[in-house]
Amino acid sequence: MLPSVFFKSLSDETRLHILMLLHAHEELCVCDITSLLELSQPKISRHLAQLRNLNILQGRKQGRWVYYRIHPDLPQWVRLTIENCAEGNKQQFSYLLDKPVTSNICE
Amino acid sequence: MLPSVFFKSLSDETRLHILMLLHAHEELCVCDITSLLELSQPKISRHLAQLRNLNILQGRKQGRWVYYRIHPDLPQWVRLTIENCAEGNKQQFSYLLDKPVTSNICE
DNA sequence: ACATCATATACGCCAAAGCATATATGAATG
DNA sequence: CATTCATATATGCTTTGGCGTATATGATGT
Repeated sequence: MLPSVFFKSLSDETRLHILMLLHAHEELCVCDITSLLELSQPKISRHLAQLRNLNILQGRKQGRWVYYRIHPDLPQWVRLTIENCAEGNKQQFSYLLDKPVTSNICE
Repeated sequence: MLPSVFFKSLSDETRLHILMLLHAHEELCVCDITSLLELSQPKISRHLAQLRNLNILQGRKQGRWVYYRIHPDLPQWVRLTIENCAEGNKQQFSYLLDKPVTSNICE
């Protein structure tokens, strides 16, 4: 994982928020993320695809749903960066992370 | 310092290399950086200006030279991110960081 | 089989960002 | 004060990247 490429992934607000959500919630399906971030489905889907192609996220298909999580095999410095960003910006992200996962359709 | 903005700074190879150099060398002038990275002077100067405008770097003018260092007042999570990236990618950056600072003109 | 739902992709557009080249600024030096 | 040296900025160009809209895919349920 080239550092500059990884950092570029974090440089977009949508992707960063997706990562912060998955850092807090372990696993979420696309419709969860879409409703938590209040963004359009294609937009979320495109960013998820980018992160998946870089092996930053892992997708698991189950019926109609696809569940995403942070890829378990990420190098440690990458995991630390995500953790560190989440910890250092709790306040900034709280409005996102405190939301309940409303779309219980998926669970 | 908005996380996405900071990460965007690290998403460009030139800027990332500048930061890795300054993480290793404390303080360098523009001509040092230019010769270490073997890139054009305007290119280096533009990226330095970006990093300076975001208060990621601090510049100190001394005679004809301008010395740059990582800004001493960065939030801790930002410093940790830089440190963490440097530590986690030593090998990747060694070809840069092992170079002697040849342009002793500046010292 | 058909309709529906969750997700993914294609397309065309627009804005952001990087680059090379040329030029400006401002300090030191003769 | 004219020149040189270190650095900064302006200009025009090209590439990259994000977006909305429309459409495809593929599973589920009727």
